[in-house]
Amino acid sequence: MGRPKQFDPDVAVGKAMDVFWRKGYAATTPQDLVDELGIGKGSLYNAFGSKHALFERSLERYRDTQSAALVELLDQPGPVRPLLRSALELLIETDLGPAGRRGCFAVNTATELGGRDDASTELVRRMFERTEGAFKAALERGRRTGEFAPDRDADAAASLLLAALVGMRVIARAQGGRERLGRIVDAALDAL
Amino acid sequence: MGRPKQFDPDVAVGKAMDVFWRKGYAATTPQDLVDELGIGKGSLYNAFGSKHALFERSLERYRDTQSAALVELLDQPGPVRPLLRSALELLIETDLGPAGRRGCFAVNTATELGGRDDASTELVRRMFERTEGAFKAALERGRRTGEFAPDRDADAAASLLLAALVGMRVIARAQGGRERLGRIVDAALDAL
DNA sequence: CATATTTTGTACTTATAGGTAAAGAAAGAG
DNA sequence: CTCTTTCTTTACCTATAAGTACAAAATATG
Repeated sequence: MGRPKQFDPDVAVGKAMDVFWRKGYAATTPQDLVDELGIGKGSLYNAFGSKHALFERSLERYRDTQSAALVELLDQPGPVRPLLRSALELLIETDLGPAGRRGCFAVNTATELGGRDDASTELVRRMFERTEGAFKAALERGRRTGEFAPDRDADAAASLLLAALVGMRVIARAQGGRERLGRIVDAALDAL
Repeated sequence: MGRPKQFDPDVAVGKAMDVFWRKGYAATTPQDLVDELGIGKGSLYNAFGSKHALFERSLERYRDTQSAALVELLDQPGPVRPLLRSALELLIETDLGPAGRRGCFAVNTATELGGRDDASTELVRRMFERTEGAFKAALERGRRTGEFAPDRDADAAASLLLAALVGMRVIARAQGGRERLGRIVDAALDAL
């Protein structure tokens, strides 16, 4: 009971995620959020408590959508190499696409708050581990089907893929061109 | 003529670099700078003009010291593979060492200001290009001496090394363990 | 329909960001 | 030893960050 909300909190979190993703935590002001979410400041704080709490929810949303989508893509059946290629190429298109070079929200958060905000750092650490785990599972699958040499260390290769992925997205944010990003994908796949 | 400065601006820029490196641009306040540099606010603004100008000088200092040191290391003569290994392992030790997990100042800046601050973005872009160029030169040298297969694409491998390097430092900031970072180095060198 | 409950809008509030102004101190030039 | 120039200190300034308080509005229940 009581007065119902005039807005959908889930939608609002999605919009907040966009702002934090583009501008980062410190550079995002309550006014930015009010403008972007289209609700009053009172509603904002009543619904989410604090800027930091809303940031955490935004990061969780990112994990549950963007990041999870990548992991799901990698978990698909079929030949592994084209799967890996399309996953990485999708990121290139996303980073160079109309949404602009905002990079990866998790990566941005790692470099802004890593070691300085425990909740965020932990969330990002887990996301990285999960991505690496998905790479490892895909590689082991490919090894069983004979796609990759059986003597290669899947752990090391998965860590390299994670690093390459993370690096790519930083480089995209620093105006790295499509050729350079494409070369990274090619070389990373060649390394397997 | 005129009253001489009570502090060494070069030393001050070095201290400013440390603060910006740890906290990022937006989260660093004039008060932080005053505290860290040990000079008055008047002197600060008299000497450097603005927070942003001091930030740019800090970034240039980073490029001229830290980043240049890496490039120089790679340009040393002798077998290439151990050179690459020690360069990457040095970064691991730095990131896990007493200075703490502050990552790479250039990478942090790319993800905080990339596409939103032209001067910084451009500076970082150039640093990445320069690092990639140093990798490429090393790889070509190694190819000539027979250390690497002559058919491998040095451009692609250099881009991968850059991405791996950048990724490593982000992962370090997100509490990535030494084993994970070591695996990245191993796999990256195996890929050559 | 009176009431308890939740949301909303508006108006505060405190602290700080980012910087400026002005007066006094420390040099070298003449 | 005064004058000019540059630096330092202290005080000040305006705008905004991040949030709180409170009255009015909208429901769901009894």
